[in-house]
Parts: sequence; structure tokens; C-alpha cells
Amino acid sequence: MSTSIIGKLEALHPLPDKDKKLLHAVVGRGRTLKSGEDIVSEGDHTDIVHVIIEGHGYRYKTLADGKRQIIGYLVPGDFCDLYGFLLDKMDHGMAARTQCQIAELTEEHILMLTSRPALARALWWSELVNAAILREWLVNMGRRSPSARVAHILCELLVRLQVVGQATADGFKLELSQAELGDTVGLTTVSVNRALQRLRGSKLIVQAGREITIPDVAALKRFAAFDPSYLHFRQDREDRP
Amino acid sequence: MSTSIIGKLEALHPLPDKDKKLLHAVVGRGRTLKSGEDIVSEGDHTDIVHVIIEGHGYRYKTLADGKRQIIGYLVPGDFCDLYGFLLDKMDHGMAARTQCQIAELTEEHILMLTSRPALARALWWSELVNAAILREWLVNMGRRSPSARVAHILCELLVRLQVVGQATADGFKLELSQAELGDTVGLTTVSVNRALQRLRGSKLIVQAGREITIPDVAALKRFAAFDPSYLHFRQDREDRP
DNA sequence: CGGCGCGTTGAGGCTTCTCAATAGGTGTGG
DNA sequence: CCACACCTATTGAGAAGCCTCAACGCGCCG
Repeated sequence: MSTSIIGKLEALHPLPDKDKKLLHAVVGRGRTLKSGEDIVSEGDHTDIVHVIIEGHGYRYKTLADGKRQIIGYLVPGDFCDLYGFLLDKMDHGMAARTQCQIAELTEEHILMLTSRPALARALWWSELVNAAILREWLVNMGRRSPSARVAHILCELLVRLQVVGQATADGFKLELSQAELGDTVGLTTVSVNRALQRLRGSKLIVQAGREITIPDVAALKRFAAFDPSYLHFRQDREDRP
Repeated sequence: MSTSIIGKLEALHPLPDKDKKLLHAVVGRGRTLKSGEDIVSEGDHTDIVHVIIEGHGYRYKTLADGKRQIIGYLVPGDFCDLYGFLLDKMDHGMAARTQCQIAELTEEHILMLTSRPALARALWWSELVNAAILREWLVNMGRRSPSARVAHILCELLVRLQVVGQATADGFKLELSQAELGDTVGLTTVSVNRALQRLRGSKLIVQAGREITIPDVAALKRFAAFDPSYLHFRQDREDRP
């Protein structure tokens, strides 16, 4: 199931069939990681590039006092450490949040992929989007209310998961605990819980356990001041003249 | 004075003399921007790559309600939008904080530079560092106390400005108002002011207007939990076996 | 001299955090 | 099958801290 990878890259840049086949061949089946395992640990050096085929993970940093900050989500199709072999040690860790299928590509694989112009461009784009997401998260933490922060993350997940076929038009399964949401948006578990309650109270979301339904997507986006253009998906670009 | 550019890139990756000469020739003198002007505005498309030769700036995003979040500092040697011509619109703006000398490189210039392996690698590195800084800022906002946030920013500026010869071993000129510091770390002006007072009170910094002196750099770094490895400078790498 | 940007200070309100306890769900071992 | 440990979600109460509002001083500039 490397279709999510192709889907994700094609959301950024169109790919010839040949490139899709190459991608499919190179990625293969992948290795299975258990939930909670590190894909790459903080401070590790890695020669290989990890790609999420199936499952969810996150990037994180740990502080001396044990606090943790989540600095990115990994969803199917994400290249975790495209640049990893350039660095001698990773400045952050990556962990599997659910059971994951992970492809491990060598530098030769990457060179093979990046020798194709369309693929190289798509991968380059995906790195630009990663940086854009970091910038948007910074805005989220710095300048939005707790409820809006949580709402913004939910909006982003909705869109990102839709691209890889893991969300419907109005909902998805949230693969995160409230503690992990808090480590993402800079709040405590208690505050995240109350923020979610407020969102439920104002009917912006409906929750059944980890299943999130968004009755009025436009309303939630408005509340969160969510503007998907930072994700730089092609459809956003083509919507405009 | 494109020495800062060379200094900055060489801090990441060694460059042959030939490449330095090329860089020098391509960058030239640059255009002068007045303090407060936008280098590139939010939503703009730009075909050219802007490089800071002299002066200080920042990246920012503005929210609908007028709040602003600063999402990066631009110091001499920084390539503002290396990837800009790929995007059809910038997802954030860049502004000059002081009077600036800005070089404007065309796509041909960039292709000329990136055809040199060492230069290409250095530029690639600089983008990796930009992303690493964003991740560290996320940790800063999410999980550190107000004083530690401000202290961390000061530590980062000390190190980054040292690389381009704009800081001494224990101090530099802070080209930011307290309001701008607040827009960086997610605090109000009042809170930034009080955070700085606490830092002064505990003798971690000495201020004479915008001139910052750090009597005990190690102490400030300890207080801020500042680990410069995320900046990926060569000296850090070579310090270790 | 007046306006303006910036740093500083004070007081009060509000929100988040901390601490603590409870309940539901899951998985394990007896 | 039950007891138990553990994780997660939820709730309450109090303390602490940040934000809002407001005022003032200072230096700079026209």
C-alpha cells in the first residue's frame, strides 16, 4: 500500500506513471514497527531514509526536565528524514504512534528517485511543506487561544489525512491522546480536555472516543482561522486563476 | 561586504576559494532597503532570491485580528527565499528590521551556485538549519518559562551573530524591540519586559539599552537549556570525535 | 514644543497550571 | 473468570502567572 505515498506526492506535484512505478518498486513492503517504538531516536545518525507506508507517528524533542514537545506529525506518505544522511546526528526523534509499516531507503534509492525531475521536485516540495507546517504551528502556539489551537490541529489533520485517503469529508480517527495533543500545542492534558469540551459544547466537533466528526467544516476552519494555503496542495493552487 | 555570507555558509560546510569568489561575484553590492520595509510580502510571488548582505530582518505571519507572529530572524548571510520561485505565493512575509543591503539573485544565479557541489551542499545545509531552528522555537514556545524563552532567543542570537562577526564573545546589539521579542516567543510586551528584568536581576544578562552583555555565557545557556547542536555548525560537529 | 515609539510600572481579572481524585477501558496473570 | 495494574479521560479546587488596561517617563524628530 504505497498508494498513500504517491497520493501525497501527487497532491504537491504531478508524477508520470513511470515515476509512480519506480516509487512503488523502491518503497516495497517495509518493516513493521510496534506502537511506541522510535523510528529514529534523538541524537542518532541514520544512513537510511524512513518512509511511512502505513500508520501514524510524530516528531518530538525531549527536554532535560522530562517535558516533551511534539514538533510534527508523521502520516502515511511522509519521508521522515530525507536529509538524514547529511546530518551526523538527528536533532529530534521520531516515534510510531500506532503500529507502522516503514520503508527504509538507502542513499542509492534516493539518488534514483531524485534523478527523475518530477520526483525530485515533488520531494523538494514536500520538504517545503514540512517547513511551512512548522511555521504555522509556531503561529498556532504563539498567538491563538487554547480552543483555537486544538481546532487548528484538527483542521490540519483533516486535510492531511484526506490527501492520503484516511479521512472522510467530515471526519477522521484521531490517533493521539489528549496528553499528546497537549505536547503539540503547548498545553497541559487538563487544558486540552477543557478545550475539546468547549469545541463539543459549541457543536464545532462531535467526538465518539477517538473518532472525530466535524458537522460544519467551514465553521471549524473559521473558528481556528485555518487557511490551508500553507500546505501548498495543488488543488489550492489551481482553484485560483 | 559579502563576507558574512561566506562566513555563514562556511560555518556549515567548507568552501573552495573558487566558490567563494563566485559567490562574491554573484551577490554583488545589493539594493538598500529602509527599516520597516517588506523584503517580500505575505502572498507575493517572487522569481528572485533575496540574500541579506547587511542588516537585520525577520519572517512573520499576520493573523486576521492583527496579531503577528515572528517565525524567524534574518541576519547577514541568510538566503531569505531560496525556494521562493517554486512557490506561487509566499506563505509568510519578510521585513527589514534595520536598514538592509539585499542582494537579489535570479534563478540563473542560483543554478550557477548550485552547480558547484560544495555550494549546493552548503545551501542545502542552510535550509536544514532553518527548519531545525523552527523546531527549536516550537519547543521554546511550548515548553519553557517566559524568562527561559527570552534567554534562549538571546543565546541563539549570540551564536548566530558570532558566526557572521556581529557579536563578541559575550554580547551583541539586540536589533529588536520588546514587542518584537514578544511576537517571537508568544508573550505580551509587558511579560517580555518583566522576563528581561528577571534575567537582569539574576545577573544573567546586563543591558545598556539594546546592547546586551552576557557576563557568564555558560550560565545563561544553562538557564535557557540552550543546546546549540540544532544549529549544526561545523565546530560543534568537529568538537566531537 | 508636540507627537511618537519604546520601555517601565501598577492593579485587577481571568485563565492556565498544579495537585488530586474518580471512572472507564484494556491487558495480564492468577 | 476475577483481581490488578496501567493508561486515558474527566472533574474540582486553589494557586500562580499572564494578560489587559492604564499611566508615565524618556529620547528622538520634525
